[in-house]
Amino acid sequence: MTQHPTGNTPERILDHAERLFALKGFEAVSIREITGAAGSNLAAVNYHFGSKMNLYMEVFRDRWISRTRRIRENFDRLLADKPEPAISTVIDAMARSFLDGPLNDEQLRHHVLLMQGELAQPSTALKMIVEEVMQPYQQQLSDLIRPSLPPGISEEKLRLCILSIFGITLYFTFARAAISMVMERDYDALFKTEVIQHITKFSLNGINTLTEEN
Amino acid sequence: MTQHPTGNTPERILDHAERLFALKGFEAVSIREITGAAGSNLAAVNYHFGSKMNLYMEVFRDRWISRTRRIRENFDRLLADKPEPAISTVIDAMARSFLDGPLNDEQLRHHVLLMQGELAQPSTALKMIVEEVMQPYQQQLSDLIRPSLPPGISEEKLRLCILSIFGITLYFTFARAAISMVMERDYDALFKTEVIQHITKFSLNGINTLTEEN
DNA sequence: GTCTATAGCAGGATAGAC
DNA sequence: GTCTATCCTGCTATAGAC
Repeated sequence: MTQHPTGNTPERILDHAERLFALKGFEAVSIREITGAAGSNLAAVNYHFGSKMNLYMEVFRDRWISRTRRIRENFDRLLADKPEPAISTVIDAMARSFLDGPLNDEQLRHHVLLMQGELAQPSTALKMIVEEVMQPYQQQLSDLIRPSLPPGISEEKLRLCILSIFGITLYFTFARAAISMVMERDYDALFKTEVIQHITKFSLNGINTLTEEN
Repeated sequence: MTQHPTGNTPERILDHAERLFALKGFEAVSIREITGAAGSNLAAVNYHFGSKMNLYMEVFRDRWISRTRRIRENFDRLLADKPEPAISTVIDAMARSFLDGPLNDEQLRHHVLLMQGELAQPSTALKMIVEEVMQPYQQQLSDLIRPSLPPGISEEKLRLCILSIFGITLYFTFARAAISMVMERDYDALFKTEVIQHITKFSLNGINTLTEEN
């Protein structure tokens, strides 16, 4: 028996499937690689999940969605005692809950890579991501920010700003290797804190576009 | 003979390889699919390019790099008669040369998807992308913007801003399907012009972070 | 629930005729 | 330079013993 210390077989398979799908993409990962890493038998994926594609979907359903839930809860907690928060407070909570929130470095990286993979090459999981995560969160952010804006700002313009903040955040996470090369420094803890500060300030100014125009 | 109207065999293979690698990723595309689309024989890829991986690299060397050259030339032309352009002029030229420049919609989409794929899952091509494109362009942008900044702004902070503009631009191109769903509208020509305007304004404000601080 | 064994197929690559 | 035919490897998925 090659039982590993933590978790039963399906859990261990999900762990390694999440990591490998994130780092290499769906097609580039084989069932052999996943079960090998999980220390389980080759047939385990098909027994427990039915197919490779079902396993991939289960990674999103079971792991990815619950991670976003933890991030959202952290976000809500940061704004819990502020009924009408300033825009800067909202952006700060957004960035902090995501980049410096409940997920550790590796989890965040895998989380973003999985999402980014779906955004670039959509499969069945995209619908889930958009409907269960992106749309509700967009709506919440829009509702939080709008009271601080002058009247008449179009919903579309506000949403483009919110999407942009996600875009930057994603980019600084999934393009880590290239950014490290361009910046000519390691993507270490210190750099990460600088990136977080940058994203917050840059985005806050960016969203102020809305209050300036007209 | 299944000779197609335009180009000889290697050219046609490069055409379809670029499109398919961009849309589906390296691993998800088979040589059979590429040669089938190009109307050439299965053995043609290995005869003309040696291997699938060499073909992928050649897509970057022959197509991707030359597309970036056209974008850079367009960028330079937009700033040709301005020896010390304002920051807003630089950003505008950046966004315009990229999003509304020499590449048509489909070319731009494939261009960005190829790049984004390498950034997320680096292969041998990343080094080429960073050294031949990202680093020189970063340097040029930094040199163009710096004269308009108060003294003492760190090179690092400026570079983070420039990277962020790329990040947003990439995001709005590669995540097209998801953005279309979140915005609840088609990603048509009208929407694209709105996105370009948004990116320009958002980024300009974002980069003004640098002049405000301290 | 876990294992071995294998079916059945698709993939990259190559040899050799033309 | 293009074609067919084929090799061989690796893949997903499943059947069936334990």
